[in-house]
Amino acid sequence: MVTIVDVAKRANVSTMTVSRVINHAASVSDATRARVLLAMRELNYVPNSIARSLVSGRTHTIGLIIADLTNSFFTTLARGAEDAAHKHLHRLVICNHDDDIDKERTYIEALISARVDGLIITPAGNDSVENLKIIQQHGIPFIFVDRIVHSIKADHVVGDSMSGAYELTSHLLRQGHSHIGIVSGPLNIHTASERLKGYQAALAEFGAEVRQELVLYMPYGPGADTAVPELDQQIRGLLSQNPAPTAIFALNNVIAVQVLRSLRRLGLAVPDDVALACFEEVDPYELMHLDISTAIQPAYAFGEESVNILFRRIDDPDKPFESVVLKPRLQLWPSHRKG
Amino acid sequence: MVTIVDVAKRANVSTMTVSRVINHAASVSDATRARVLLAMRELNYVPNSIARSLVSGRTHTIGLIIADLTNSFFTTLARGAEDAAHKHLHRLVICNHDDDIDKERTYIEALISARVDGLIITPAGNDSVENLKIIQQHGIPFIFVDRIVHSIKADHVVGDSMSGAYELTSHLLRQGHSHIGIVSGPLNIHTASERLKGYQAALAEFGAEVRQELVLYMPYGPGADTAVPELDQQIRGLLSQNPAPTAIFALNNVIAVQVLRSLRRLGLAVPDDVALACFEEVDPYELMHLDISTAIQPAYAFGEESVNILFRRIDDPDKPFESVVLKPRLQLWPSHRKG
DNA sequence: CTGAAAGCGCTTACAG
DNA sequence: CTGAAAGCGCTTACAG
Repeated sequence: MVTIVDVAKRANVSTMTVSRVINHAASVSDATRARVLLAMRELNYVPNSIARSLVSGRTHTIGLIIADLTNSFFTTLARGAEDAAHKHLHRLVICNHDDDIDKERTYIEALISARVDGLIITPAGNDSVENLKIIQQHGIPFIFVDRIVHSIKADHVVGDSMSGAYELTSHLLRQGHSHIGIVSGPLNIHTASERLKGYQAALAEFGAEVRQELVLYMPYGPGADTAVPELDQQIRGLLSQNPAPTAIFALNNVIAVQVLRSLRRLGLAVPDDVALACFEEVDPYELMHLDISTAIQPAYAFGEESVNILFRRIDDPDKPFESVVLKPRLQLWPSHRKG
Repeated sequence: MVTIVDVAKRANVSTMTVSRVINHAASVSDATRARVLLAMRELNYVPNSIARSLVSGRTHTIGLIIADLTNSFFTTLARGAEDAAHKHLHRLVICNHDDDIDKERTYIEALISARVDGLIITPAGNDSVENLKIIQQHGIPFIFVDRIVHSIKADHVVGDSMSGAYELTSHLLRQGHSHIGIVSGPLNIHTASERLKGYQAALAEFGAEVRQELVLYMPYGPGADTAVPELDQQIRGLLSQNPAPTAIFALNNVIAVQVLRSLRRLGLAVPDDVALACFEEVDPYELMHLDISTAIQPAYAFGEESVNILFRRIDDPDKPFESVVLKPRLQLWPSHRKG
């Protein structure tokens, strides 16, 4: 590999001068600069950012730890973060923990080891506390996105899960569904517990009964694979309660797809046999005229905003924490149908 | 930050011994190892991988340059690559060039500068040659995924675009559509030209006329945004040819969505007014009973295989090039409908 | 405007 | 089994 020494020799200057040219320092004469630039081009020199980082202490890299790289909510979020990081001339390293605390820890340590300038994280759950403390101990600026962990104070960009769930549930109730099943995720995940609260609040508000037997839980993370095969049975059980629910609220897009598939296997049509509502966008629904009410979150803005706030934090480590709560856009069946 | 020197002092050994413990070298007595491990834990030491990379010359990082981080084909591919890289104890840095040659170049230089151990790339197009040569000049092992550039020889994992397009077109012809429009991408992109060839081959085989006026081109990359508004007009023009096409073949999932939206704005139903076929998966179609014939590529395997081949290349730089061609799975309407 | 010296935090030989 | 020396490719002070 060509190094700064090779360039310096060819241009007949010190490595210091080459370094100045690379870093666009003002104090280099035009003639010298031209000679150095020529040498760089002739040798096809690309600065070694590893060496630069070691001495400067900055890597121009941001770590992004999300739950799942195949979930469109997170990839759109990642895209927003990527674009924003690019504007700040930083690179993004994306990792996904699959809601697995151990995997999360591995990635956090890898990113600390890589000396990222900052970290954006969707924590795997409330048990992430110990992992998050490691980040704090190393003094690395970080921000929560999508999910928070209450016992750790930090900047965060989250959705308004509670009110979104409240609105979706209210909508179903107004449609005449007085018994609504819910397929939730683990309650130690912030968004799951908030959405369950929103669901319960709406039921209470409408004077509808909150029935524990209408609440199903789907595990995320390591145990999730085994849960899917059991889902048909659970959904069947849910729908055979007395009185039976006529609608189901799926906590997010992944769960919604699982529920849809299950209903299909059970020979039930949406929304004729069972109405469905869910959080987060399942991409081409608007095209499909499928009658599902959804609370669509501005995923791109989640990523973009987090990066911007993170850079403000890096610039000023002692400023008060920022809390951004982004409202979901509601798409309520049958209103979206007329389009 | 805690360094190896701090650990060495606390454990009363040399930095060399600490290094040996970190790297699981055999030749350390159990007592010494225990003392070092204790010191590391007490000080919350995380090795600085920047420094390690500078001296070892390896970063344990693979660069993945894809077209678009929000296209499900590429994110699934990225997920396959991520999982495979993880098994090899490597990290993945994902970048997207948005089919923009300049952006591609920026990222290639950034990854060379970061001294990645290898590179997986979906080239932006045939004009990527100069960018790819930079990679070669620096002796960085790389592999093409999804698209190749003919003038550069390298390992590659691609789909069988030609035969997939041939099959989709043949299917439409067998359904009685003797005039089929096609919405293609730029022909300097490998997959686009291959798919167009497959379409033409099928028409020729069936004795159908290849009509240039039934071929539409949508730009990718920097010019793409302006093309979408014009699409309605172009589609309208396409469908008013004489004789008019009764089916449209969209070159990929992104184009398919644009075409669907356009048809909808024009008040045309799929497949009653116009039949539609496309390449690559538009996620929840199987759920929607939407009658689109698709050639679904094994995106996860694209990513997984590329990483595996790349590591073989890193281990043995002089072995002959590997060429993996993955067949798409055909989902032909109305056959998928009975499910 | 330019350069010599020191050092970032590790590992690679080389000794013993 | 353990360590002293040198160096990876840069940049940060400090001089002039």
